[in-house]
Amino acid sequence: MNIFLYDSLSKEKKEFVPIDSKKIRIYACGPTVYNYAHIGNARMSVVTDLLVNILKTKFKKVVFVSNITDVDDKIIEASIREKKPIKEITTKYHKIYNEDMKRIGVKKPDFQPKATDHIQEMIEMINKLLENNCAYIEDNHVLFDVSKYEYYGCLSKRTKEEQIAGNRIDVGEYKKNSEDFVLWKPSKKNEPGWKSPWGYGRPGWHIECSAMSEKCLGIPFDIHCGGIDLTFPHHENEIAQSCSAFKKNSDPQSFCKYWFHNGFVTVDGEKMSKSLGNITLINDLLSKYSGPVIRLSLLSSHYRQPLDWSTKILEQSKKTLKKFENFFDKIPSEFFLKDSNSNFDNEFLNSLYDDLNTPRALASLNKLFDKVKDPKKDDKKIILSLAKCFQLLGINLNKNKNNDESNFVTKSEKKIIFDLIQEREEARKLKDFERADNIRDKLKKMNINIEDSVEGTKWIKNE
RNA sequence: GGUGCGGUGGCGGAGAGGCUACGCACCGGCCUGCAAAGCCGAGUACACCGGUUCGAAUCCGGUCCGCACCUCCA
Repeated sequence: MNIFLYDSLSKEKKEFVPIDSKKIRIYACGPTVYNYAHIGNARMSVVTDLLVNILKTKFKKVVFVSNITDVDDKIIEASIREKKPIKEITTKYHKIYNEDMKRIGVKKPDFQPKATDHIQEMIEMINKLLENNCAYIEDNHVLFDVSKYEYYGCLSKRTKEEQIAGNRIDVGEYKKNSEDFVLWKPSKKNEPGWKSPWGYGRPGWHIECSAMSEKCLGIPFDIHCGGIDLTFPHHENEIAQSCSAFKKNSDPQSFCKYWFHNGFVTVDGEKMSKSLGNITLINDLLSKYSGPVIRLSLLSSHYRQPLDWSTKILEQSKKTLKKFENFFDKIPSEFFLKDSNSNFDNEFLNSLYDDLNTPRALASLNKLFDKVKDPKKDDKKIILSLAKCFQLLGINLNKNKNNDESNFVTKSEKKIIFDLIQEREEARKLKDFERADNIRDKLKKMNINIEDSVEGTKWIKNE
């Protein structure tokens, strides 16, 4: 089985052929750390995390790099707004980002370079671009001269004429062409800045990814990931910079081989935006839903499709996951310790190898579950395989042995619940069902649902 | 205006010329003191109009509708 990926540069699904099968190299544009991560950031992280997992089933070594943008106009704004130093803002949100991602099962990248740690590399790259006559200095800015790169527009499939026609922003007076973009710009005294051959200033947005991907991975590397909205201008400009710095007019493949873009998350069919006030933060979501539920929701549609986020999706994922969790809860943990050399289900893996078709992969797991749910059958192999498949998706099913929901309840509440359940047990023994049902109603009013099972009465707090 | 993606059953969501996708919800049954859970089973679909074909949700032409990017954005 080979892995196929949709490459947004060539606009076709292609077999993934690594540059060096001993070491796969992936880069993803990470977050700008000036606020809590939202569900769109999470989709990118979850999808690339899954891509890495999938590649690891086939290749021994996969190096994944995802940057942190910690110098940016938005951060400066946040610093003024929150009246806190820049460093404090970026450190805070960087930390929160990693914590939130961890909770939805995203592993930390092998390298998580920060832009501010790579200013020197950026300056060097800008120097090379100036040497190659692909950039110019104007009014204390260094700008990339788009007309010097013949492949410009190859990713977003735009001709220069189209861009000019569609250009809605005012052309900066210092620009030769409206589509030229900033590599280095001057900083005011109160803004973050670094010494450079072009004066005190800071980098433009795009240069950091070109500098850090080359530094951490070397070029060309295998896969470049990011949200679909980054294709233009960010990724287009990355290609232009990297392919002009290395050698003038290098083709896009000399930077990276495959471009992997995930679709947008919308809310009620509309894009999340500050003006609409519909930004859903992971941090808020995590107080209501578990990490695996959020993760499963994000994987319930194909990564390239737009995903319309809603409580319905979360509720559905919650139920789906519960079905599997209930099943695995009944299996003693020793069961998993003995036979750890289980295999992936073929249909499951094939679906994921086919451009990360998670809905089809999930369907195959349901089929697998049908085979295994009859407790009379001894399908140890399939059960182990099922657990392993979920693990590949980043969802752990066989570890939550203790009542997860109890975390949402205080100790004194637990005591009350416990006592009421005891009381109800006694009533049931005496066949006083009216009293038993009254107690159940009472618990329900406390938002506690109970279930009578062979092992006794279980309770769950509703969110 | 340019570029790209899409419209599938009540909802979510794959598939891509003939074969049940799948899940959630709903309905019927089993189980249960009753619930819940679990199990078994049934139903409902491919935006519209033409065309190609023995056969189209899938291919071709057209129409309508939605979304995104072209400005910071995952």
